[in-house]
Amino acid sequence: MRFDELGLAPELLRALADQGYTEPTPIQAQAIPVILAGRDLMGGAQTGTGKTAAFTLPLLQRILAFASPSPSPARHPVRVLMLAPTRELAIQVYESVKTYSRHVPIRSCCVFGGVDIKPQIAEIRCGAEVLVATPGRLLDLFEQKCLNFASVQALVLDEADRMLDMGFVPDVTRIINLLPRQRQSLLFSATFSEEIKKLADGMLKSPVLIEVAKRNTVSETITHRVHPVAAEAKRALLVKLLKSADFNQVLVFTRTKIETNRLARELQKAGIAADSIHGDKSQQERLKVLEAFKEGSVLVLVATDVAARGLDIDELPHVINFELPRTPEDYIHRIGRTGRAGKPGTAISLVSASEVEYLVEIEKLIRIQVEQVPVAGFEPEYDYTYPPSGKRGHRRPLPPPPALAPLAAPRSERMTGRNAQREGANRASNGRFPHLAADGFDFSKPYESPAPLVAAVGNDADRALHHSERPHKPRRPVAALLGGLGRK
DNA sequence: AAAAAAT
Repeated sequence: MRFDELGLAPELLRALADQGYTEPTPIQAQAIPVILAGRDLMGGAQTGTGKTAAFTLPLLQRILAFASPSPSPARHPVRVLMLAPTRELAIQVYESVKTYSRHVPIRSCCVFGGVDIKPQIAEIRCGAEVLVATPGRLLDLFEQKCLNFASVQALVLDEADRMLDMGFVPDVTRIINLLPRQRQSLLFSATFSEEIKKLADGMLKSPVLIEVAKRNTVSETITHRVHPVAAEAKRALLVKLLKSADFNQVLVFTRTKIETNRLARELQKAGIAADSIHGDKSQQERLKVLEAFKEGSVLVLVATDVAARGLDIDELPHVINFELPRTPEDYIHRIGRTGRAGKPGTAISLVSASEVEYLVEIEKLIRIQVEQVPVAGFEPEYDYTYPPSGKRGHRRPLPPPPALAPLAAPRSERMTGRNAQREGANRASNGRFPHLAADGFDFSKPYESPAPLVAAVGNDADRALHHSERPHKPRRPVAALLGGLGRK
């Protein structure tokens, strides 16, 4: 399959050729014809598979059919709106739009918070067919009457499951309700929880579902590894790992902004070229640090989940989870920063006893049992393996030192002693995930997160049921918001 | 119980 078989305009093919691209990735080959045909689309694909170009190219082509050569702003109304969950991601999408539109008379513009709004107002006044934005600033500009959505023909939600989760839903819903009902809607993400899928269905008209690789899977070029370690020993272990020859450029994730700062400082003290990025830093600082990391003057970037999604860092070999993320989906996004475009990558997680439950959820979601490798001198006091009872998050104190050896031994060896007990369970899960099968997990069905991101979606009967199950908990007002979500 | 996104 080649790009020139997809019916794209010569000018777009030329822009692709400028980048050295001749063959579409699977998501591009499947999504481009669907988008050209004007259909709604839900696109699930692993990170690093060319999602951005998959929607940018055909949307540019659709605008092209009506493009105006006139310089008047009135003749360049917003036709395509692209929303992203972080400012850096919006910039990245915008750069892609710029790249592919270089040979066509289409204007584009990018707006996001954290920077002076005036230049953005000036730019919008000049007119742009493609507008890339983060939700807050877009609404700000709308309230200042700088924007008119009347001519929007297509909406793209990049990282759609994030755009539709609790924190974003109010803003995104407001924006959607400002757009013309008659429009094309495209949703893209590497992960779609069942809850988000339901919510998304409400805003799509007979959508085409494209799942290139299976939903909620990770790149096969990534090697996963867990180092069990006591929480107090994590920093020392991280320093040791980073100082070992195996590492050069590394992205390290923590769970809080404060820990991000503290850890970066500690690494600097240890003589490691580290810096941190999180949402409390100024936008200028965020971009500067990211740039330093991309060009290589910063070798270790310590980040919150602000950097978990979409960021395309060239040939990043390693991601380390200093702390596991709260939701298993975020693990997929975090480690998706490595192993991009078929290149190899390693994803290492430092897991303490309190995080074992997160690990179990992650292993279920990605359907991989991650190898656990204790590091000499950092062996934890607890055994992190799953006990025969199958009870999650169980931890038991290990016998004194001599018994540390079995913990360090390969997992398979430890398993053998329990084989008899687990035979039945093993068969149920093809023998691949004995501890999960023992827990009653069905591998023939898609995984459903036990903690709904959205409290209640669906018809009144569903809601009533949900309500009666948990009379003690007040329902969140999400249902009210959903009522207005682009229902036709 | 956290991070992101407007000021």
